[in-house]
Amino acid sequence: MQVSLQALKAFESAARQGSFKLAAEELSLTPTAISHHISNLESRLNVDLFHRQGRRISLTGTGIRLAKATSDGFRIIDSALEEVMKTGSAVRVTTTSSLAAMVLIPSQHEFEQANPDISMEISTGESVNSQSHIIPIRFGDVSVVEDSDVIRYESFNVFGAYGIASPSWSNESITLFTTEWKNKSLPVPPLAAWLQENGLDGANIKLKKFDQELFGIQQAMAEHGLVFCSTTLTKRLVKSNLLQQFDTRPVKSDFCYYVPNKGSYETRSSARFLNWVEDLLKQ
Amino acid sequence: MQVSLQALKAFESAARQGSFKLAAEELSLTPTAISHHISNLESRLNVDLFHRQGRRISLTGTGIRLAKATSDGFRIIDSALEEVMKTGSAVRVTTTSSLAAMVLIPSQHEFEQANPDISMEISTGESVNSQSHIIPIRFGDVSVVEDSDVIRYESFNVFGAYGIASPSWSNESITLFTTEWKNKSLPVPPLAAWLQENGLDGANIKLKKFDQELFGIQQAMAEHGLVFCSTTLTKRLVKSNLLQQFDTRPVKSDFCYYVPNKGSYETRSSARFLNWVEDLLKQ
DNA sequence: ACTTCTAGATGATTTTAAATCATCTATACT
DNA sequence: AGTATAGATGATTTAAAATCATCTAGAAGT
Repeated sequence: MQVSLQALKAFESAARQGSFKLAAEELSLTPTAISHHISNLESRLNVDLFHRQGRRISLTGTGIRLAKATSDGFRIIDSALEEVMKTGSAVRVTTTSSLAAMVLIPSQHEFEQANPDISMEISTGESVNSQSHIIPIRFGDVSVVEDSDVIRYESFNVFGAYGIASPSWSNESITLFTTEWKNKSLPVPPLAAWLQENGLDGANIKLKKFDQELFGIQQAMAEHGLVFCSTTLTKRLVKSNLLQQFDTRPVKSDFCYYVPNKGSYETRSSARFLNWVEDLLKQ
Repeated sequence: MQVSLQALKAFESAARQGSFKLAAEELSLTPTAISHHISNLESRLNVDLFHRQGRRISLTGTGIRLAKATSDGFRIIDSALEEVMKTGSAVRVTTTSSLAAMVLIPSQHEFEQANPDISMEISTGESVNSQSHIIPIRFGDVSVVEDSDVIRYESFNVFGAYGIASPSWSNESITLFTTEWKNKSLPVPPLAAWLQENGLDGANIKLKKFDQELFGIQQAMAEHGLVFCSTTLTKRLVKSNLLQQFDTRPVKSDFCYYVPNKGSYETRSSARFLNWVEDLLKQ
């Protein structure tokens, strides 16, 4: 190379700030280093870049032109670097309220403990969606999702608030919270299959529907009731004795959690997050 | 600084060429250096920039984004550097055909000998004019020019082809070549003042006019005739015995050579050229 | 399938560039 | 005038970057 890039960086800063001293501070160097860089630059280019009026300096015409280019050039590079650095040190996830509130947010700290160099940002809602480098975890119909994008095939079961007695399924009248998604193109929760799997007819079951699983689960906990919902969301609550399972058998569903174009997330932090979240949801 | 600019340069080249080996050649380094730079960059940014498939490499998504920014940024900087380097290593001058042909071009070699690091480009004609960093040397009316821009106040005299006898000014019929500039706002050559200064009435002098001094001078040499013209153009020819002076006295004129906004040429090569050309025209 | 060749990775060592220190000059400010 | 500040200059130290030697894996040729 003809001229040193560090010298150009020093020049850019000095030109922008009109002072070698300030440039030195900005770049964490001594003013001497800036002076050396700039005079080196001037002699290599064979032009004056600054007028020296004793201790006061000002750009020459050539200096002005070069300063414009170096500022523009470095600004482009620096802002890209900043962006890349962000993608390296943080992983941004957006997902459903239910998964966020019941699974991801409670485990956020654990992820950051295990990966101290990666910070994790979780968001919900549509607005943030589909910005590149934000990883969406969606809940959807298995039949319209690429197999390789799936991170969890969903099963359903009935759960109850901790401490309540196991209901006698055939005799008494039972209220069961369940979900009816706002998005009508989604399948309905596999309650019929679950009843069949467990040899019940469901005649004595009254349903109360919420538009997010989260609400049904919370309601069950609050009212010591029962909820028919996905097993992924409840696993943690069962483990921590806020919710309990009965002797019913879970059923598979047409639902899954998936990351669209999962294969395209190739940064180290994305890869580590995806492995981690798959382990988290597994089993 | 967070990341080394040289590493970015190495990355930029490798990304553009798709090969560490080629990048190494481009930057006159070993492939090892490129490899070190890029892995250093990757670990600092905490992202992968290249996929390594054995001996084949390809950019990751992040790599592509960064490569775009670095290419753009470095291209802007490099092209400005190239431009600045040109202004440092060459001086471009544009002037009248006469000054170019009779003074500047014959002395061009001498300037480049004295300033081996500066090359000199001479052009004539209007088209090239007023591009920044091209120095125009104009011929004009003293009264409309800033004093500080003048590099030579012009005098006029009569010159003859070398070897001819001194004319007897009062007795014989004399043909004198002179100039009538196309640009009518210029003064006329100070022939009347010259006649007065030399105590002549000019009744026996026939004038033949050219629109550039150059032509009158060449005609005089070709036809062993006489020419009334500026002393700057003829000095060199007199010194080399292609033209001769007589015992006539020169007269001052309203003409001068000047460089518009002379003070604004602040590059080293411009400054050296301007000093040199002023010395060249002086006396 | 086997060798050979090439691109790149890795770690130790050397070389070069860059930063600093000490000293000096000019000028702006009390 | 005297002091304080910004920058210049040259010698020295320090740290970064290049190289060398060695190794690995995939591609190409037989």
